[in-house]
Amino acid sequence: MQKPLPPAADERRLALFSVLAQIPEGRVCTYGQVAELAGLGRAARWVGRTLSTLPEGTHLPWHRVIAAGGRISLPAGSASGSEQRQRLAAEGIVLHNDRVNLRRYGWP
DNA sequence: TTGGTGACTAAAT
DNA sequence: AATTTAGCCACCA
Repeated sequence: MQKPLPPAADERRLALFSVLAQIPEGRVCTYGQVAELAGLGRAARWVGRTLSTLPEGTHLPWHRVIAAGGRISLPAGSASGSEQRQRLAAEGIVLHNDRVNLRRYGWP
């Protein structure tokens, strides 16, 4: 007997990547928003966990995904955290007290 | 199967 | 504003 059903993890990842690729440069999106746009419901945690498994050389704009309220989940001291802040700044996103103004940079 | 965990979120204190 | 509580989804020992 074959397995009942292969894990749909790849499809979910593809859905996530699809949404991720749609985030325009200079804009940001929250984990929860990305999850919902990808049709994953309230899988905000899963989104974060999935992004953590991305290869280093990925071309996906993972840095445009931040936490609710414009907060940045990654520690400022970590390699990924500083890289994220650097990339956001490079796109013209100004951080105020380590936070992003979602009214201004939020997407959609 | 169960319990612990994480780049989460919203509401309550 | 900061901390706690509870809910959420998927992964792993």
